[in-house]
Amino acid sequence: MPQASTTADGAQPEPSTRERILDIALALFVEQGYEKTSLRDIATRLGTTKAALYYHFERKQDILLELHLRLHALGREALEELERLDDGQRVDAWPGLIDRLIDQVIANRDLVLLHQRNHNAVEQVLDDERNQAENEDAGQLFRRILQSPAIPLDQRVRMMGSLGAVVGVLATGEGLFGDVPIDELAEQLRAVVRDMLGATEPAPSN
Amino acid sequence: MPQASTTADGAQPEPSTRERILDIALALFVEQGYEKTSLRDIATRLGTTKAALYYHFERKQDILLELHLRLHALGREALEELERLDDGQRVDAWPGLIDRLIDQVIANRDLVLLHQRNHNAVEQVLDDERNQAENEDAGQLFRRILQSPAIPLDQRVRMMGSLGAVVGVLATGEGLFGDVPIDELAEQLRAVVRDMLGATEPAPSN
DNA sequence: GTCTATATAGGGATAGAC
DNA sequence: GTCTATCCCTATATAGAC
Repeated sequence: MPQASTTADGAQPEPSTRERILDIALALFVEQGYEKTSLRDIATRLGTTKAALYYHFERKQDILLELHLRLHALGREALEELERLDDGQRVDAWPGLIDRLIDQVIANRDLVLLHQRNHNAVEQVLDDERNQAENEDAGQLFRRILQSPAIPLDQRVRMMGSLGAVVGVLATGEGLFGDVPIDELAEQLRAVVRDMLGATEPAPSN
Repeated sequence: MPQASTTADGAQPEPSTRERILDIALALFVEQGYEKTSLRDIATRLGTTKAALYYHFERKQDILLELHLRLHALGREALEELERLDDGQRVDAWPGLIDRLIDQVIANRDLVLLHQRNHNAVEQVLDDERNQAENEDAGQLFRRILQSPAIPLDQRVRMMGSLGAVVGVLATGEGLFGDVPIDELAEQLRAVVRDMLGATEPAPSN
């Protein structure tokens, strides 16, 4: 979705150099970590040199930032939708959101892994950006919503717990379910999440 | 447990320099990341110099490794207990293990955060060790158990999902529940996990 | 057990030719 | 848009005095 890589006639154009850099960087950042990945590593795999990268990105940070923003974009509509509701409705909307999240995590597992395996690096880059422009990150927005004391603790734990379960099964548990067709895995996971979220009566309206 | 830091009369001896290094390193590794933390950072906070650290640890890696081994030790008895059972019994034993896990994560949140925020660094250090001695890591052992095709997929997903929920709520969701007494949070979490794990009939014996 | 001084390597980043 | 060459810095790690 961030990459409109189809032309009008549906043919696959070769990806721009910039795009190839991002692909390679994503793979390396996930498997080696951001800090351990040098620009030389990326350049070599691209078949070019360090200096060439600087035409496309001013700093190494910017590569990580752009990748993070793609994850950010994925959660954005969901968070905005959530923000328009008030607390009671947020609880009710949650199961639907998790349901969509499952598909998104499956389709973008690498971006999720990038985020959780390079938590500190991402955080540091975001801090740098925030010092210049006071933009709000998706993570902060998300936390603010889940922190709300207006939502019963029981529900908050279930909301965060369901999120942990989804990420745990689909991202962290990589290889654990490698033999299972992804659709079947998703189906099982949805059942588990339903049990987590539906096991209490609907939130009282008062 | 690696640290027998109580004397016969119960008084608190001052922690050894080695122990202080580990404490400081743990804090820094969690908050800045392993790679971004230089030996100078650790030495400064300790009030000494870089070179002094090399008396206590041969390499920077070894500090991370020792911290990781403490997490390793925590899960060890549980894993060994699990290994002695056969597949059907493993499913039945799971709820009890998760219950103990909740207490352990609470008591050692920093070690858990160290592990998940420095996933790649830990993995690389372990690989180095494995190339010399062919010892099996707790993580590998754990995966091998959860991968078993003899356990129904439904159960495997619930097992991994419960683990993700616990870690998600107690570690990742740091700050989210900062206002909540930890005992109350644990109680709520146990309820959620019960709903996840108990929502199916016991596994059939054939 | 801790220090100063140093060896050595590799990183990110820039200048300027092509 | 990509190259070569280079600058500069910081990191780990070691040597050897105290």
